Formats: sequence, structure tokens, C-alpha cells
Amino acid sequence: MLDVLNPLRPNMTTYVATAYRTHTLGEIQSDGAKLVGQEVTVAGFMEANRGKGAICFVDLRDGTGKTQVFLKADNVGDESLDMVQRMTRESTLQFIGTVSQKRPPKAKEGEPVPPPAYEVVANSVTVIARAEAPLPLGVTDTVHVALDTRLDNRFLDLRRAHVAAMFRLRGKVLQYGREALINEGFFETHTPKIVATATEGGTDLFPMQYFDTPAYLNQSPQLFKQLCMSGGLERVFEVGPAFRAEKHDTYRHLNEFISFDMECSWATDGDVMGVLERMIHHMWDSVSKDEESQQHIITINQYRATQGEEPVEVIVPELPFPRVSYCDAIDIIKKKGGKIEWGDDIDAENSDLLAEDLPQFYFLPQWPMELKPFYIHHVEGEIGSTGKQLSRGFDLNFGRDELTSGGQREHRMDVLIENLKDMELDPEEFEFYIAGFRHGVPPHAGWGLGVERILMKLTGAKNVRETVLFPRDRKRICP
RNA sequence: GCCCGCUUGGUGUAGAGGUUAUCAUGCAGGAUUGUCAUUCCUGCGACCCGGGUUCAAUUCCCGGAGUGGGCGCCA
Repeated sequence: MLDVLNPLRPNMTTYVATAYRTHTLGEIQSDGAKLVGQEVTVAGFMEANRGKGAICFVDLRDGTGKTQVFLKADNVGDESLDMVQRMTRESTLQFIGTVSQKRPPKAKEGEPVPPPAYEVVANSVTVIARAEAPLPLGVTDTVHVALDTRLDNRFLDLRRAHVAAMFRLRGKVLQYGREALINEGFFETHTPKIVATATEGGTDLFPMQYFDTPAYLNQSPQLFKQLCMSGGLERVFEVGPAFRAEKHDTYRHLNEFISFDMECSWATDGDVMGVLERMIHHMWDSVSKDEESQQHIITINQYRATQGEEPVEVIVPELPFPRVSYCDAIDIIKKKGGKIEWGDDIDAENSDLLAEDLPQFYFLPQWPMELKPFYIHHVEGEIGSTGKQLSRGFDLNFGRDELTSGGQREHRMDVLIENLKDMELDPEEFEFYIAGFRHGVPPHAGWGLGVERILMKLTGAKNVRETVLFPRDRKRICP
């Protein structure tokens, strides 16, 4: 019969598996006072063992925390004690024992007495899996490990506290993003990742075989979420993978990344910029208030301290974010001595100049039409200093890095077809998309946010690969 | 695709045309210890591959592979 709820803890409202452990190690620490004297079964990875004589201490770690297990030959027998003393680090062990308060460490005079801590005095031990030695990377060692070594052995890298904290935070950030959009009347949906045509042109796609038909992995949900607008769904969002076959090799690019996309009918670029900044504000605000999220930040900072790095700070951004139009950005860059002309894209060097005064979030609205994709909307008469047409397309940057690109979309079919021709794309190849406009589409706007990039900004990661479990880049497809 | 670095024990590093290749971490053994960033002692373990220069190359040169950074492009 299934234990629907753990009988030992009737106040728990979530299912607790009890086949391999009756208590988590986190519970031993948090509920230790109540558990003293009680027999428990605990399990986890052996972080370290100390003691070669008739006693031995094991630092045991599971997903919830750490607890020391105390072994005496009198309790577990000579054979078991010897086995544990010879056990390799990171082996998976299970102990049955009694919870007791640890003997307090010898506090020096004048120093505060530490709060009571709890341990498990073992009566028996079971080896679930012995870890092979040596480890390809040290889980608790403070020696620096190269990213490539870490990614080759990601399963072990994930056992490191600050790495696990990163991925738990990633889950939190996605949760907060969803909350923010759902609260504004959006609902989550999904679009296909296998497509028949080059969706936006330009970007290189990964070709694949779809039965007898050539196909591609989709670079973006863009055109499909617009079709949702044609369908009257009005407010949708999607969190899903996007694939780009570009041979880039930088700290901020991946060939598979997660795009947080939204699309909104009866809205302008300004409207969806508001949705975006409120969502990001909610993410940062929630992380700063949520106890677990704060603990993850602390864990990351503890590691950073061992590497001589500055701690990351979660600074909740003020609303509204600064808005620096493309035209103003060009002026600012020129004043700072950057080489740029109206109509140029803002390259990395010039982004650094902008970031000098804008180190955090800021919008770059109203790009020239010719720098934005064919589906971006423009209003006749909105022109730049050189008389060229502006668009309703915007970027969201954090310092030098682009996090989001978005805009109001072109809903007028005739203009859309003209735009395609202007950008030397063949309207016939976009027939599946244009068909969605034949019967009318509400004016709409939206954006796509790079999840990994925003996580870099939150956690201080210097490389986007750190924020992905198993990153896919130019050279890495395994594991 | 272009430009610039790097490649030394399991991990991360120092370093030199020649003798025993540094340090940290790790691992093994020992001493001490209800330990807790333990401490102490002893030991183990490495110069990416191919070619060239040289009496001698892990070190210099060329090529390859791998890897890191920058750029373009983008999220």
C-alpha cells in the first residue's frame, strides 16, 4: 500500500517517501530538538569521514542539508566501522541510528556558545553505492575547477553546493516569471520545435529529417505565437527551447537555449515593455524576499568568497526601467568617442560605453526599421535624425548584454509583404505565416527573453554555460 | 569564420634548454583527537600528440588536436 502522507509527520501536506529514509538530513537539523532519542533512517552522500580508531565521524549530505553521523565500534561492530573508515568520498550510504545533540565544540572564553546541533549516532550502516576513486573533480574542495572539466562531469559538479544553488534558483526565477505573467492574464502555451521553413530568415537553422521531408529545429516561437494572436488567444506565453546553428563561441551564446516568450493582442511596444519590467521586478523582488532563494544566494556567495570573488547582490530594480531610444543611444556613444553612425547596430564595444552610465536594466526602444526583422511594426512619420523610418522594436539590456528583444508586430498584411520584399525575403516561403493575416489580426506586441542570460545577471555567472545543466555549444553535444 | 592565449600528478597551478619538476587540494599509511577549516609525520601521483633544431627538448621552432578569451551575429 502506498503511503500517501508520511505517518511520522501528520502535519506534512506533501508526499514523503519513506522507503529509504524516514527523515531528511535537513529535518534532523531543523527538528533535532524534537527528534532526540528517536530512531531514524537517513541516507546521502558521504562528504568526508574522520577518525581512524574505535570511533568515526561521517559528514553525510542529501538534497536538504548535512548531518554528522557518529559511529562507535561498540554500536556498529568492528567490521562496519572499518568499512566506513575505508569508504571513498561521495559514496552513497544509509544509516539507522538515534538522533542526539552533538557535544558542543570547545568554545574559547568570551566567545558565544554556538546553537545546539544534532547528529545521528549510528547503530547500523548500509552501503548503497561505493564511489569510485579518485573523483574527477572534488565536490567539497576549494580548488578551482575549469568549466570544461565541470561540464564533462556535470553529475558530480551538481553535487557542489553553489552549483546546486544555481539550478534551484533557476527554477525559482522561472516560477516567478510565470507568476507575474499569469497575474497579468497570460496563459502558458507551446509551439512546435520542428518546422518546415526558415522561420525568420537570416539565422542558420539545424536541418533535420522529418520522415521523407527536410525540416528544421525552430529558432524562435515568434511566428507561431503571432498566429495565436490571429486566433484570438490574446495573451500567451511560452517557456521553451530555441535552436540556432550559429558558430558563435562566447560567454553569452548557446546553440540551444530557453526562450521566455510572450505575445499580447491590442497592445503596443510600450505596453509589453511594461509587462516585461514588471515581470523582472517580480523575479528580483521575490528572490530578495524568499528565504530559500536568499539561502541560494548566500551559498553562491560563500563559494565566491573562496575564489576571491565579490559577492553578488540582488538589487531590486526600480520601476520604470530607464528608456534610452536608439537615437539617444547613438548620441551618447558619439559623445563618449565611440565609432558609430546612425543606422549601425550597437556592437559590443559601444555597448560597453552605454553600460558605463547604465550598469543595470534599461530599454533601447525605437530602432531603425532596417535593423529589425520584417515582422516589426512601424508608424509612418516616426523617423530618425537622418530621416529614416523608425520601428516599434526594442531591446532590453543589462549593462552591456542584451537580454530581450521585442516590439510591436506588423498586423497589416500588405505592409508585412512589402517588408518581406524590402528585406529580400520571398513572401511565398512565409505563406503559412501570411495566411494567418488574411482574415485579420489584432494589433499586437511581444518579446522573447533569454532565460540563461537573465540568470547570469542574477547569479553573477560569468559564462552562460554555468546556468544550463547540459549546455549545447559549438563544441559540446555530450553529455 | 577571424584574432589572441593556454595545454605540467585525479583536480587546480609554479617553473627551468641539462641534475631529485613547485605548491595547494586529493589519495594511501601512521600518530593524536567526540572530531567538526583538526593538527602532525611518512609516502603516492604529472610535463597533450607528431615532426624539427640541439650533445641534450617537458622547455625553443613548425604542424595537429584539445581548450580558454575577444569579435562578428544574436537571446
